[in-house]
Amino acid sequence: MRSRSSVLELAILGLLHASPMHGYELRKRLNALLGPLRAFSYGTLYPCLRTLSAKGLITSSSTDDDARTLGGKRARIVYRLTKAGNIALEAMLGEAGPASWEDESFDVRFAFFAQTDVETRLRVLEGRRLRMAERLDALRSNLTTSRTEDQYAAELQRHGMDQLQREVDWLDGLIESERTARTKRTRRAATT
Amino acid sequence: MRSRSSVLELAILGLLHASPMHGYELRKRLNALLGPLRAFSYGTLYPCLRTLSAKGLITSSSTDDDARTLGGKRARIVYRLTKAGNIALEAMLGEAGPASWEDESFDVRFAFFAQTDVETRLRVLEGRRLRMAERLDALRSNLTTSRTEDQYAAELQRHGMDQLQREVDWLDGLIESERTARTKRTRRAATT
DNA sequence: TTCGTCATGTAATGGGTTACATGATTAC
DNA sequence: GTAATCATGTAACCCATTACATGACGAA
Repeated sequence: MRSRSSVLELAILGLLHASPMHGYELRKRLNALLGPLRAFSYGTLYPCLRTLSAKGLITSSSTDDDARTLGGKRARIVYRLTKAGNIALEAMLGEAGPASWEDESFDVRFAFFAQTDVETRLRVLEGRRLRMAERLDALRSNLTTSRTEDQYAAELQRHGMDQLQREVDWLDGLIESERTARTKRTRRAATT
Repeated sequence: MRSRSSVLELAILGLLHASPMHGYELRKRLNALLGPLRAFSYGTLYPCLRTLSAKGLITSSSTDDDARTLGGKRARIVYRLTKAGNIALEAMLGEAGPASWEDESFDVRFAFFAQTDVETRLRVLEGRRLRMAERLDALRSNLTTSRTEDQYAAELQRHGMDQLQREVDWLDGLIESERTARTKRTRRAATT
């Protein structure tokens, strides 16, 4: 019984934290949240829901009985977070993992930032910023050393660097605003 | 004997077109070309090289015999494009496939633009532009309709739209310069 | 009544990684 | 001599997709 986690589990737990839902709805929200890229299909979602159930992080209940009588549509399976699920979610949002994991889960973690504290947010943002800056440096040195004679290949890398730079700038902005929010909170606490 | 293709095959053929290479070198160039994301490991590369050999698109030859005597390093397996490989490469660079394929192979195709003609380049660029613009619209409407109460989720989408807009602008610039290049060529042909 | 969307799933496949195994060559 | 990098591979696994199968509900 290996970890089996991945981004999807985190995303599901995060969405179910807001409100209980059935699979179909879950998928729509998921794909709205993550954009057309990174869209998940049912073949991924439903099995994942079952493993989450098996882990005891969520419970499933059919609406067959109750909602049907009062004009409910059809038997749907509604999933809700358990206490264990809530704990697991909090842990996943906060914990630091290997760079690869933090990278691919960044957007999901960011989307659920509202459920975390400033310290956590800053850790995640700064970690991301660091990795993006590293990549940018790697690209830069690569570009200068290997005199790419090919115009198009060079242009591709230039554009990649541009996009990366944007990302870094964006992160810088976010980090700063989080920091000011934190100091404000600290000051308020001090004067109280 | 299904297609078995994927981006990697295209990238390998494109790199081998420039010059014959052995696997290790190939991987380095590949990862330099595509950046730290989309990096391939040996577990992917070597099997792929074998299937390409089996398809007859490349040939492998050990440097054991010849290069060794004249101070060569060690037995390396050098791959080169066959005539069939060259044809296949040209076809892959030119042909239009399903949107998903064109999307994930875009950067590789772009990197090898120098090996194609203006018409092909314009087709690829315009196709990409269209799909990116579609996504942008989807995001935009999503943002306006679903009054996202969550600040962070909204910010994430805003940033995604920003990056997409950059991409579209970039493509617009490229398309225009390709177009002017084409008309110039046409004019020159007309006046000759 | 038919068509689109809601709703839940399974089986086969695919494309890729990680970890492992091996050994030669180069630089210190 | 020993560490890093060059160089080639294999086996196990993982995440996710595609295509398929099924069926109810609402609107045209």
